[in-house]
Amino acid sequence: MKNLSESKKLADFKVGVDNVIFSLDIRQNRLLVLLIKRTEKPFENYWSLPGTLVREGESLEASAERILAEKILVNNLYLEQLYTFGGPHRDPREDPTSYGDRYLSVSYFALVRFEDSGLIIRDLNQTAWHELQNLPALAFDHQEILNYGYRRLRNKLEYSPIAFDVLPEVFTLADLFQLYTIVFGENFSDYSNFRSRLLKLGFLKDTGLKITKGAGRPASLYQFDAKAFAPFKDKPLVFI
Amino acid sequence: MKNLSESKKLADFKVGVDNVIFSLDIRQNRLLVLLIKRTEKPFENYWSLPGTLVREGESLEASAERILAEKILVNNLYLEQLYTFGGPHRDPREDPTSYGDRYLSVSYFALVRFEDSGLIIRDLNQTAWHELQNLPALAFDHQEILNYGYRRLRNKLEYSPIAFDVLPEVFTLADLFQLYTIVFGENFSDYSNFRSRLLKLGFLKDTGLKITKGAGRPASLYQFDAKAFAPFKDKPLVFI
DNA sequence: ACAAAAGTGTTTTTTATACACCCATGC
DNA sequence: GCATGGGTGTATAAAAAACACTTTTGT
Repeated sequence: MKNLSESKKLADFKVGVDNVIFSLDIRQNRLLVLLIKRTEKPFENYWSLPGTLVREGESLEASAERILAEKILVNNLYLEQLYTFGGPHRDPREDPTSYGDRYLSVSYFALVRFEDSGLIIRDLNQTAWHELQNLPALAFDHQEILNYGYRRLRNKLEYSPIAFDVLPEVFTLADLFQLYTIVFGENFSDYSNFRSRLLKLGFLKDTGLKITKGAGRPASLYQFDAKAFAPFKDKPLVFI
Repeated sequence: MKNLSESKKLADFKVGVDNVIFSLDIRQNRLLVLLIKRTEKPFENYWSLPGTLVREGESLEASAERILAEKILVNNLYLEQLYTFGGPHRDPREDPTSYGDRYLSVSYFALVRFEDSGLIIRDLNQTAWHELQNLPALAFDHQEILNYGYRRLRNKLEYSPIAFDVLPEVFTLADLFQLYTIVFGENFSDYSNFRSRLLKLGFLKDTGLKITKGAGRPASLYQFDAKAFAPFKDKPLVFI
């Protein structure tokens, strides 16, 4: 940033934050995104990413957290900045002739625990989880932002332990495998190889507890050990 | 983004773009960053990342390109968005009591070809390449932005063919190896394994030409074949 | 007893790592 | 002819991939 003695006029910005909030419903095999139905023009009645304008004294991340807190009751989540979309003419409210305000959107990516994230239904049918496979047309350039978020989701799952931010405290290896399968598709990996690879790495601690789900042998419950994971930070491809 | 009927006041933003511009000087084994000496308060006489405020009708990326064009004459480069820094109080010009304008900085990451990037010296000693190993104190939060850019540089080099945006049209495998060595340090890999791995992948085309540098056997000149690289997009760890 | 789900082991193929060695040139 | 940098090959270790098989439960 620098002070300017330039001739050309500077753009005036309204800065907003838009969230791509994913949730993995392991029981029902669904990857979900949280969408809000718009009640005003432009794009009235279109679905959109939940967003807000940034307030005085509020950091961008605090703004993203506020959006989450207003829409869902969630305790366990992963949140990080995604990308900033700020080209001219991305919002029809900008007057194309008079060069009025520009709308800049800093997008954030979030992954929340599904079982643990009750919707705050202020207005019925206005806030809803949508399956990624079956999305309505989105307002503004939100589909582009969402695509960006989906790419980030897959990258993060490959390289970072964000799955454990969103799984219960204890979980079975089948749960973990299931989570990865939802995002990366069937046969993204052989289950038994997935097992032995992860267990050999040593950051999944067997709690000794077992859980029985209907028929079949009871599954061991594991716990993520953040300390034991530390050496794998910045190392490529631990999970897949 | 949504229209608001909220009680709290919104922040007003000035939006700037700051560039982390890297250059790899293979001949002299140096990784360089372009810095600008500030001539005004605050942080007068501190070095800073080159930046600008966004103009009317100008996209963020166009803004980043304009910074580059104003500082250096360069034809070959890689450019992408890095991160957005927008918390309150990151610029001392913000009045902490009155909640005046906030300074939001969208940072961009660039890698340029060193031999090909003459500095536009408008004001002597105000624009200069600095060795990453030996940096002065930077203005604002620019050291943090730079750290972010350095991380991105290493990531990109590992996973993407950005080295070829910045190498000459034809180059030797020693040049390529040298480039990676500057960023990842001595013995980041065995040279002969690096050779055979990359050649086996098949996206480096032998031009048949040779080059002699002083004593020793002449080296083959290779060319990057973008089409042959396509299958490796999104595949992890092609280069290291 | 048998289906279902969890968990183990084995075999084969591929890739990584560490070197030793040969080749072509300038001086 | 020998130092210098370029280039090839090989032997070993490690990891990935495929898949057969055993264990423990509910019904």
